[in-house]
Amino acid sequence: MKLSEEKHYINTIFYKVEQTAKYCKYLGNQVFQKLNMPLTLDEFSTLDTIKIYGEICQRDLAKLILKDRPSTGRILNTLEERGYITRFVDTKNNRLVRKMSLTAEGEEILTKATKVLRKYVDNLPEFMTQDDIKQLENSIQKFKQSLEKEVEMNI
Amino acid sequence: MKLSEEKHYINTIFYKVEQTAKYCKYLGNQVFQKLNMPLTLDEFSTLDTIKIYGEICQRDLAKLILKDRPSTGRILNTLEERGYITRFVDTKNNRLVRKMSLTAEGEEILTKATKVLRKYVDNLPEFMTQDDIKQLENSIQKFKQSLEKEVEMNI
DNA sequence: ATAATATTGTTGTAAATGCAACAAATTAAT
DNA sequence: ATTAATTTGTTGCATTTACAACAATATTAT
Repeated sequence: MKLSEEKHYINTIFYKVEQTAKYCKYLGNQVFQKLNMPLTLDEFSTLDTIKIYGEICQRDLAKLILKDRPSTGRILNTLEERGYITRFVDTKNNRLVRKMSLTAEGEEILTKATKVLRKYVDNLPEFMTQDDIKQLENSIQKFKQSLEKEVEMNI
Repeated sequence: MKLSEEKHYINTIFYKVEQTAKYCKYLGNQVFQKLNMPLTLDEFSTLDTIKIYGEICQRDLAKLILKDRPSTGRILNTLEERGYITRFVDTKNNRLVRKMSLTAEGEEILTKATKVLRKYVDNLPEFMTQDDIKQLENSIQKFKQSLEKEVEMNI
């Protein structure tokens, strides 16, 4: 890469990652709308993450779903209001924390949404080969770990 | 990758790209604050993009800086108020469009900001090898092109 | 010729995000 | 023992973002 190109933001890897992430986010939201999903993408990924990790505190969940603590609390409020999760107080390292777990309705809607989504994804035209995806995952993992040393995530 | 892992959002490549992009964005803003930059990251990348592409219309600029048209217009308003750009009406495909160009002050602040930033980047500890970066760029390029076929960017 | 469609930019508004401040409780420091 | 610092979650607010609607103009369709 020539120096003259290198020095412009638009040619940096930072720009390319952010651009690709925007595509991911827009595509995800568009698909959720097109499929008339009963959940938003954020709600889906939150339920899905709770499903994997079981009972974790809100802050740990926030780190996983890539939101800050206020946003996470608000998402959980709406999921709780709609009866998809229940919240309760527990302790972690001798500290009071709020944890949550999926209700039967939460499990049900998550399963339903997952099925609809899977059907859509399976019918997409050829996307990338498994090798290409693996390669991208390795590269981006390395990059992310480099960033982690420098960035302060205040969550 | 096992099917049981594959089906959770947090294990998808979409999640990993979005996570890495957040790191990029936070790190960028943190560095700009730490260095007491005279511009925000958004303002810098806007000026930098105008510098490369010269006189382009707002919509084309919007696509480049990854903002929608209203956001782009507002960023340009503040840059114009501060005297870093001038705006004028021109035509593109027989249509009236607003284009912009850097003023002397705009050139100056961009050069100054670029220098400060370059000095910081050059003094960072070893980040990734050029080969690793090249590999990541290739992988993410392929991924982005796949997404482009599916996503509708309403800019 | 008239109507429908498309492009560009602006305005307005609802939603999401970022962030500082706070409360409550625990741990560490002096 | 008292103070200081830390962790977790909430509240409030300013900023940013997303998106629909509009105005102005040009192109296309009928």
